[in-house]
Amino acid sequence: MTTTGETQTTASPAARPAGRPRSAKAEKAIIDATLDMIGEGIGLFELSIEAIAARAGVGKTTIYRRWSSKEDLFVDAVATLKSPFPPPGGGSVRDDLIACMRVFQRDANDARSRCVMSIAMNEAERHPRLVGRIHQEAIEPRKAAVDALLRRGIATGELRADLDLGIAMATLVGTVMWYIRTEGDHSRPDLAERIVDQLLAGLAP
Amino acid sequence: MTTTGETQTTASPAARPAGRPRSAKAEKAIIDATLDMIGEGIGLFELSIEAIAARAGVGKTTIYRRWSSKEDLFVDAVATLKSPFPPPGGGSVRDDLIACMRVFQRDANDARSRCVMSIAMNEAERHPRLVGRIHQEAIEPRKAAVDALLRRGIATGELRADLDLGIAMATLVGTVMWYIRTEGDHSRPDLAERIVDQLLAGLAP
DNA sequence: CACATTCGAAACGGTACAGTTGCGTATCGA
DNA sequence: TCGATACGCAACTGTACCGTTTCGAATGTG
Repeated sequence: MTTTGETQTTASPAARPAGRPRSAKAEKAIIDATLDMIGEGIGLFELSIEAIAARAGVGKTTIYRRWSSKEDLFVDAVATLKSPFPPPGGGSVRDDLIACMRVFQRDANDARSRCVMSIAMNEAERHPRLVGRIHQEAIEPRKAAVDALLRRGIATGELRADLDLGIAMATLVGTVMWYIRTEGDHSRPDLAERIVDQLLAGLAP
Repeated sequence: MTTTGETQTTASPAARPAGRPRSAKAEKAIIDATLDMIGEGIGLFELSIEAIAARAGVGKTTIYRRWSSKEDLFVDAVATLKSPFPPPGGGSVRDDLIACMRVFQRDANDARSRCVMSIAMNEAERHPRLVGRIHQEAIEPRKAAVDALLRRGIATGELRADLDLGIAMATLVGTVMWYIRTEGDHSRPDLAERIVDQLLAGLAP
């Protein structure tokens, strides 16, 4: 396909600025190319606008017309990473924890999410707006959910009352992340369950 | 100081190639500059030979005479990161685990170590030799030590016999790493102890 | 149709760095 | 002292990318 018309079905008829509308398809191609290359581990610095334009099949002009800097583009790109977090389920705290861990396991196995997390951890000083967006978009919601889950467990007596919440949080998330980063997961289907059960029961007999 | 003589005390007198010997001081300055900049989070790609030469106070020639590529330099640089790992101590498994965690805590609080770990986790495909060296130099020895410790704990009955070693390893290391990366540590002196005790006892009552 | 705006493509000047070479000096062994 | 090698420094060519501009074609509105 060379050219097929596409528009951005503007709802308000008055806001139409006249002239050829911007191509939503080009915008999507740019953001997809950006996330793809980030997912391949291409550092933020070495990821050039020209490479993005080439991969997306658009001209550099089309990028610069929308974003004035590389970081602006990244911020918008990571904002499209929706954060489907299911765990409100009303089961036991153990079951909900396992559900959370399964989400983390899936994310940790996805190259794109992994690289975004890596950016969040390593580029905070050099790209504060981008990292802030990642926190707001992906990290904080998950953190809040696990925190609420832990508090509920303490309230119901399923978790010990003297739990250090910060350490418990790091234990759950850090174990999944570290395991997959070092062992490689191999998509163990029982991983989340085993981790939660082993942590609940404790390492000692 | 402009110039002060220094030599590389060659033991074997026959192997001396004649001519001015290479400056050990320059070599150290180059490697220090490299590790310093890596420790500041300057990605491998954007870390230029010219910047290293400028920071080390040497000419580019002096670098190219020793290393033919950037990766060769990095490999030698990380190889100088000694891995002081103390934990052979003959106390209880709990005490030895705490000693290990303290080492991990110290490392995770060191920007240089943190960035090297980040390289090991993210650049495996693009810099296999470098990452291999990091594994061999820093990761495997620690991993083996913790593994031996866990096995000893199982043998002595201090740890439950049905422990999943891979998960237990990830739990210990991942918790420290994740905690410090997200909470920032603030050099909590009791962190290692609290983590080990909470993990041994379990999250459930 | 005229008009406005966007599109992809190409070219441009400017900057940064790679990797090499030459220069004058410094430091070794013989 | 002489030859060999290393040193820091500067200059050089070549490449890659930046951010901008120009161009002809495409695509919308009125």
